[in-house]
Amino acid sequence: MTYQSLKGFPDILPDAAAGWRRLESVIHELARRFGYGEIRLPMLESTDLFARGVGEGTDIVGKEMYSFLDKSDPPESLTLRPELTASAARAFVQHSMAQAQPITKWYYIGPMFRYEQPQAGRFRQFHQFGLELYGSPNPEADAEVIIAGAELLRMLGLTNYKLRLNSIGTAEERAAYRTALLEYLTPLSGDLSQESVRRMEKNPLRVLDSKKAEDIRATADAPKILDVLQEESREHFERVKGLLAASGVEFTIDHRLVRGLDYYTRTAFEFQGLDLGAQDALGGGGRYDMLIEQVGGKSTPAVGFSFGMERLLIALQHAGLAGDMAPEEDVYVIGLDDASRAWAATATAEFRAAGLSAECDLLRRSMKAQMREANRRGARAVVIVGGDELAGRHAQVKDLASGDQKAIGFDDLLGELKGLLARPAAPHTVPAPVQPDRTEPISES
RNA sequence: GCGGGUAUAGCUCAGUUGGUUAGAGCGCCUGAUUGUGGCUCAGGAGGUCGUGGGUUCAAGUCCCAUUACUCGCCCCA
Repeated sequence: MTYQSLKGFPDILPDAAAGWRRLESVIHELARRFGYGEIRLPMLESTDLFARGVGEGTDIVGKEMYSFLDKSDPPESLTLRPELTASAARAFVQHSMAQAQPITKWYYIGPMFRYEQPQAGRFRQFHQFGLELYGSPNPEADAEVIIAGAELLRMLGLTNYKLRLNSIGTAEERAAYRTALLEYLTPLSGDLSQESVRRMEKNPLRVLDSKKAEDIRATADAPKILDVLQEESREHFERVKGLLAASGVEFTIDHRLVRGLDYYTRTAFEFQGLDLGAQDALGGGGRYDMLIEQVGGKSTPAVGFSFGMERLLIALQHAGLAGDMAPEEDVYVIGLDDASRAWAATATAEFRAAGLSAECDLLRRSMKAQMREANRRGARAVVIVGGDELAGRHAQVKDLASGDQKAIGFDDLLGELKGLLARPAAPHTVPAPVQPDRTEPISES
């Protein structure tokens, strides 16, 4: 009986982790440029927070949460966070951020949990990066967040995506639209897919979002939410579009874009990957002016987005930008006999303390095996010590790139290594000392 | 929750109409004269063929179940 990680809970091994770290460093850099501070929030929150924050009617709350009762008396229902906007809003209220400063800008990176069937680009434990901007009701804030999303993709080198943009209005406007849409859809329900008929009762706007051909056909002439927006929302949306255009961010207006979470108002957007599978949303977000109040704070406008990190990684792979990280090491220390091995171990520790990446053999293997290992690890230099060297208090230092080797006294070793590492690797990396007896058929006269 | 596909060595995969000790490439280990890597060559280790039943003289191969993975539906990042 062997154990296996849970379905949808993948391990990330060092080779893959390298890609994650690259992505994370781009994210931190983006956040630095845009002035967002990192928040690290708990994995667990009260189930009620998500129920109220994300929305009772959403699938996330309805069927995808990892919820359980804890050991307290009476037991409390807790939930592994399925997203972070609600938690961040909770933290914003709890720490009275609105009193401390007029604008708060936060970002987060971390695992989220949703009980779903795993498939391409979707896991039960997955990772999101998100921004939250609290305090501004103005279109400049919407634009800043969207531009940050576009900038992230630009920094990563991703171009194969499109930005879809829509406004879903205020709560009142959406309620009005909802009845208008229902009026249009009800006589057509015979033409709709079964799912959409079901959706009509729960959340009619989602019918627009359907991928099914019959639904798309049936809704072709449906009223558009943009047409029912009041002057203020319309103006807001126009300003957002203008600001994006001025920043050179390309987008397409998509009146079918409806976000699945209850807390969104007005601006909604999604960065859609073009060569991903069915799970093609790289990231998405929008404005959520009602959420802070909903989780018990003073009414505060906010905008944000979140990106799926697994999906960004998949997109990078598709674009050939994954780039495997070649193992790179400064120095490998080789000892030939017992005494030399002991020396190698302490020397390795010294080199490490001096800031070099150093490695030595832990298996008491032959010199040949140690050389092979050094090469495999991508070591720049190798330090070799045997009985003679130990007696003479010096070591052979070999530049693995050029093949040059010389004896260096123990006291000068560190300096020699640092000097060697500071020089660029010799351009002719593979000198191939074999086949010296090659005849020269060309240049002879 | 519902459908399709897949499951053989660490990895990627072959495995003929069921028939003897299950293969390849890569990777790993060891050698190719005394203490020197990459290339090449030669050896070697490693698999109860996902698991459990069944059919058969005989199952990696056929049937059933189950689990995992995978791709979709739903929904989302």
